[in-house]
Amino acid sequence: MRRTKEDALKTRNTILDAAVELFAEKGVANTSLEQIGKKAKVTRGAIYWHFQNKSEIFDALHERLYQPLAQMIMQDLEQGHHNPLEQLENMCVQLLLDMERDPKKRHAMTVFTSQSNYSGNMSTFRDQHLAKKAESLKLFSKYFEKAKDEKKLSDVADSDLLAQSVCFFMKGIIVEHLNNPDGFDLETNAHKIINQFFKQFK
Amino acid sequence: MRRTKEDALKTRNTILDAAVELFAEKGVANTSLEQIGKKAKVTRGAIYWHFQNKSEIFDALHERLYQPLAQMIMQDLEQGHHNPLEQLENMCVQLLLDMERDPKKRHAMTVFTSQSNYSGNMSTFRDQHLAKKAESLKLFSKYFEKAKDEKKLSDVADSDLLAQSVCFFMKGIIVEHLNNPDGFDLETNAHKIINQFFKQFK
DNA sequence: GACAACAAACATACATGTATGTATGTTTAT
DNA sequence: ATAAACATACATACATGTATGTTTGTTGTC
Repeated sequence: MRRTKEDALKTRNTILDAAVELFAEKGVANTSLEQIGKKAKVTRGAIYWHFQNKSEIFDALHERLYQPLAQMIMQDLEQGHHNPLEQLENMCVQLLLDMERDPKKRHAMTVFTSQSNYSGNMSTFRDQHLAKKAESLKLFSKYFEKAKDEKKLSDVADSDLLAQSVCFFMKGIIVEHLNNPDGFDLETNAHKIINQFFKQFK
Repeated sequence: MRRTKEDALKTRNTILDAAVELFAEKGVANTSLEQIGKKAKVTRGAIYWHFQNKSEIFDALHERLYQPLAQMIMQDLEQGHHNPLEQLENMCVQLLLDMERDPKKRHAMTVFTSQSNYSGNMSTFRDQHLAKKAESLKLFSKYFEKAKDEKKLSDVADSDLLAQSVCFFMKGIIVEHLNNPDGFDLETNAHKIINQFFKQFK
């Protein structure tokens, strides 16, 4: 049964792909390893070879989601822009559309924005994942700091509160959209609603 | 073991109180009826007397949360206000502070804003609960319609998009706060951040 | 008012299915 | 020959739903 390292990695990713879909659909607690195995066309034995338990699958999926996301924002920040608030506005639209267009991202976002998935054995990851999110919040603050530097925002504005505000809004859109995709079409409305939101900073 | 109707109702509410706390803490799927019974100081037999199954507890808790909430908004709408947008702003602050100050509401909100609780046997309630939320959204639109009537908002503004915007923001605040109460203090910041958000409509 | 019957409101016992983790077996790349 | 990468078998715990037992408020009858 020994496979090449390449094939083993494929199996590992197939398991993760199956898991994220089932986790999004059924919740982590209501998804059994048997179900994941069936969807991935492997047995539980194979899952246990690759992952210690469901928790480790959960954490691997989180890593897969947030690593590229944080990187994307950091790279954006490294590029100069004559108006950092417009830059942030565009980034927000981009984040929404990326998620909308990539089912894996969408499923992962569904899993990790759902508080009750952080229960039972998953609760050990709560603080760790929160800390990663706090890092993203700091990245958003940087856009506001840069806007102050370029005189596009008043010096007395509270960058942290504004960054927090952006996070809340983004979170609200994402959570609501994922809960009810038919209720609000992101492809057609993302730009409009983000643009409306950013009016408060002008 | 027969009790007075009054006492039986007390038992029923004690069960619901215990359930909402455990659901918020552990998620619905990870909370057993045994745990609820222990917390309520009754046995599973008593729970089964009052409720058919966990689903029925779930739905009863939802009713307990949303009924008074919808009523509160409707009553606010019935009161005239010289500026309906300010009225809505105040309502948003009020909703946040009410939730912050009432642990039962907070727990219930935690349960019902967490998508993955709508899995397994609870998934049958998804559409029904979504429909109730859509009603709230319509109530928010009414504030914007009234603002147009009173010339406090441009006639060409899209009331539904703006109402949606408010819902997203409120949802984002609630979800984020419930996930991480230490990350953002609602008592001190609710008014500030809602006020900042409403600047976009002025 | 006393008492018996009934059933509501519980508590306890029983039966069953499911999910997990671990042990063991099999295949095959190196 | 060895061990990685699986598949299968075994052992156990837990949660649910149902059946049955117990307590006691209410009502009707005398």
